Amino acid sequence: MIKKALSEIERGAAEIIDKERIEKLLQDYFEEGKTYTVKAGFDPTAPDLHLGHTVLLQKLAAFQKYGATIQFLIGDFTATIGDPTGKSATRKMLTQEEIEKNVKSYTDQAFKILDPEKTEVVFNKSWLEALGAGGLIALAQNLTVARMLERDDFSKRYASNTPIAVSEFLYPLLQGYDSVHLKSDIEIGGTDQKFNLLMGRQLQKAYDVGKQQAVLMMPILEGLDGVQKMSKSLGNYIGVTEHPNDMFAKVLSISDELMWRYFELLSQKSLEEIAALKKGVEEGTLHPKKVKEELAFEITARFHDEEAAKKAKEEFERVHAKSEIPSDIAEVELEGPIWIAKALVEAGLEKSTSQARRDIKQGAVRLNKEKIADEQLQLQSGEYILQVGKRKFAKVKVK
RNA sequence: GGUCAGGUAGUCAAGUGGCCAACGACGGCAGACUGUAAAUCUGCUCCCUAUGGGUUCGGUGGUUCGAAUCCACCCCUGACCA
Repeated sequence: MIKKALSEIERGAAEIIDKERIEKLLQDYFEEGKTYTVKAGFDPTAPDLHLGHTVLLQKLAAFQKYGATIQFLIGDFTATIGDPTGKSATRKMLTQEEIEKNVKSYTDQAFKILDPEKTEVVFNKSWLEALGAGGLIALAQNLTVARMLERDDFSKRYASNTPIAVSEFLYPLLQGYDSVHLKSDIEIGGTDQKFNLLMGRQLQKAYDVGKQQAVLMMPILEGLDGVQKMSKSLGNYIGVTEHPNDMFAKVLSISDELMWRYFELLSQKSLEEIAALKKGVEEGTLHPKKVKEELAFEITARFHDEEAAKKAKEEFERVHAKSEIPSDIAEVELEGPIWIAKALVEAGLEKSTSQARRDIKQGAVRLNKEKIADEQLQLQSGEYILQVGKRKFAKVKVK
């Protein structure tokens, strides 16, 4: 039983520090019914969750199955500093209302995966503000500059003469202090958070909390391009609130190679099942597309429901495999007669008439499924289906 | 505060008086091929009913028949020194 739980928890993890402690916690849970806490921090600046975030959330959900209470920490205080992890950019202060609004949408989305009954939403402002300058300085004494500079992003930035604000040094300390205050048993985060996560361990020791949190790091999920990490700003993400049709299509658009990564980190299938699928594809008995469809279906169904996923699948086949026109397309009314290039722009299919002309010249534009070649074409009154490339459609009513 | 180096299209980056709507790379879009993809090959990639016109190279003014390129001032960024 413990073994099964442990393997589920370990799945996909990039690194675990103090695994013995996790084992012990599970053992206490199974033998004595003792619960424990798992902390994960979230930044309230970006309210839109994507699949990258769900890797972590799913891991939290797995812990919940085995006796954990999740400390869902909203970094409302630390958000004002700016996590130095990755790129540096000065963050703007958020107002209380903005934070509350973000948190609401954040938790609404998160509870699609997490069990709210076993989740405690906590805000670090409530204790960090009370820390005060004295407390902060005492906290800062736990860390030397040399140690701080060991950290990869700092050392790189320091070496390349990229500025580092002193306040950025405080970020890991404050995040670590959160673990002191919350007396967390385990903290999980992305691999890029390693330094911050370990700080929690160190500070728990320094403050005599009586335990040191175990740390579980999840890999960073690659985006649709398969190279960079999934993020909203890079535009390579799948949002959890996206329309089922888009969600399905986006999953299907990833490369075959990346698909296995998604399976491991996002699918509920067991590792054995996934290995079997992979073997099937390698031996040629299974078509990779079929397998990818399963993945797309599973993901879409999780964030919507079976019915929606089914519809998305049918829609996809209709539009792409058979290159038919989607059932639900934008309608635009225009004054006629109208020049075709202009109509394409008005319908939102092209951004300029120049671009429209180029595409017509290349044979990318279809009118009622027929390729058009005449870029001077005028549309008389009537209803038309306009299409640019494979994906962009609009129904146009010309008056 | 001082010294130096820079600011060119979505990004990086050539271009140092006319041949510049501006090389190239990446990205993006489209075509072919496919499994919708990936990979590959090809074309396009400021705007405008267009073999033409308009607006661009941090900003403002100037020199010139002519400026991304020269001059002046200003703004911004980075490095080094303090």
